[in-house]
Amino acid sequence: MTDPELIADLRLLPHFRGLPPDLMEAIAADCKRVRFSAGDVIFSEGEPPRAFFCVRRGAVKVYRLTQDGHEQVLHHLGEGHTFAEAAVLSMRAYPAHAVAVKAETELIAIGAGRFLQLFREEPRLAAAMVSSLSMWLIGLTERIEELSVASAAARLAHYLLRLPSKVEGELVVLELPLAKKELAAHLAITPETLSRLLRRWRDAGVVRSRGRTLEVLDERLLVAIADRDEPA
Amino acid sequence: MTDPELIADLRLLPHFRGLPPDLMEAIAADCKRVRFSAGDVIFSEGEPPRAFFCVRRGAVKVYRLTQDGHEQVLHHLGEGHTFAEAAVLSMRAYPAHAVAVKAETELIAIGAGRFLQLFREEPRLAAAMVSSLSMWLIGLTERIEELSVASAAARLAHYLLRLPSKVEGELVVLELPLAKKELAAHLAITPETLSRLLRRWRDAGVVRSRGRTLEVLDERLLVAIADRDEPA
DNA sequence: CGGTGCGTTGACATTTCTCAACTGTTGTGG
DNA sequence: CCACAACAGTTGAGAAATGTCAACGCACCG
Repeated sequence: MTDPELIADLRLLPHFRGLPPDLMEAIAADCKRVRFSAGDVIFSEGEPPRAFFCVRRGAVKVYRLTQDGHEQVLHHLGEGHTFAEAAVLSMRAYPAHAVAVKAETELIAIGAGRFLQLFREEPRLAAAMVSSLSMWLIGLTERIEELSVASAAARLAHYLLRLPSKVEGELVVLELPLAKKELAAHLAITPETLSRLLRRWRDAGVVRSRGRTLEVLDERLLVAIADRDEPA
Repeated sequence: MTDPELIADLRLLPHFRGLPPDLMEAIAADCKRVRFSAGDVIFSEGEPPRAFFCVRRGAVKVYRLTQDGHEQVLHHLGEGHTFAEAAVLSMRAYPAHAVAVKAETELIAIGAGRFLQLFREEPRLAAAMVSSLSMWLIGLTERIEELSVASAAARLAHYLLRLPSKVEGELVVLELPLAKKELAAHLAITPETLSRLLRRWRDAGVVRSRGRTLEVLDERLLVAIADRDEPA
């Protein structure tokens, strides 16, 4: 009755690792795949949380609207990421809006009702959820640390250094997961400043860049910029 | 055998609200009051988490050391606050240092071993812990939102407006919970900038201030500064 | 093929930081 | 109890970083 492929997908999540098959079956019974196009609303601020989500394909952004109508992005989520667990577990309204940002975005929705019931009955599930919330806490704390650094250059360098990267001989190759405009917002700087920083580093021979692909030529210098405050 | 007053204190925490007496007894058996003077180390980054804490009296700061030896404060915790739950629940090392910042600081230490055992057995405790982690998540998210706002004036106004305040007739009176120097660090600005902002607002008749006490004369203007970006 | 929006660049305005000096407060040892 | 050290807070002047506004190229999409 339940899609076995769905269960296999759910098993990949840290939330559900190592849970017995019958429990997985019960959870999966209230999960479903959902597809979105770019711009589609997944949930809105203030709604009661019907589910939390895992990104299977595509990407999602979570944001709030400030009083002057400006969009304040809180999180960008790519494949493998989960979100809105805290809303479901705390049984409060979703605290922000979520929309798909890529075409062909596919999520798994884990229904709140059944899940909460199982959560209350099954300590192992509780433990797994707690560790996923802890991961969120660690991630947010790092983000705060990053934002607290004064200089834009240091923030950008710090961000780049934490990005998943591929080492090719002498240089480190990495791919920006966000459009530059959105990366700028994430780092709390303007797109112009971001552009100029990359330009300066390119001129100084620290990086090479083409589109969203970056090659780090001088990693030590980048580290120095991230740690201290030296712009070039 | 177990201090009944300790149990009463523990009951005040959202983590333990509504738990049956025998369970409280079991938890309290591994809790103790601990006293610190200003500057005393509560735990250090990298240590295995022996306990998490509740601030009964005094204040605590949680910080990391950046590579250049600079102290990066992550949280300031006053009376009633709890911290390090995530470290205990995730069973990872403490991710930061914690020290007392006031003389006569008194904490309740909730021992990790017994607590984790009970956590695994008692779904109600698990649910309570999850909601406390969710509160942390909400708080950190707000902090990120705050730090993402471009202007220092907006950040400060935003901060002041969220502070617990007492309304006295026409004006709102509030007390800064942090030294100005530390408040500045919290907002990611320099103490000088903070001083000048308050000065400007005082001159403009937005606030009155003496030491750590602030009287907001024109709340609407402060709201406008926080929302938009207008410095005066 | 034309539009729409991202990314870049330039010139300029503004904010914020840095450095330095000075003041006031607090806590401590003589 | 006082003098003094140590440190938080304030203020000023100048430098540096960052934001704003505007123009333009370029890619992508219909």
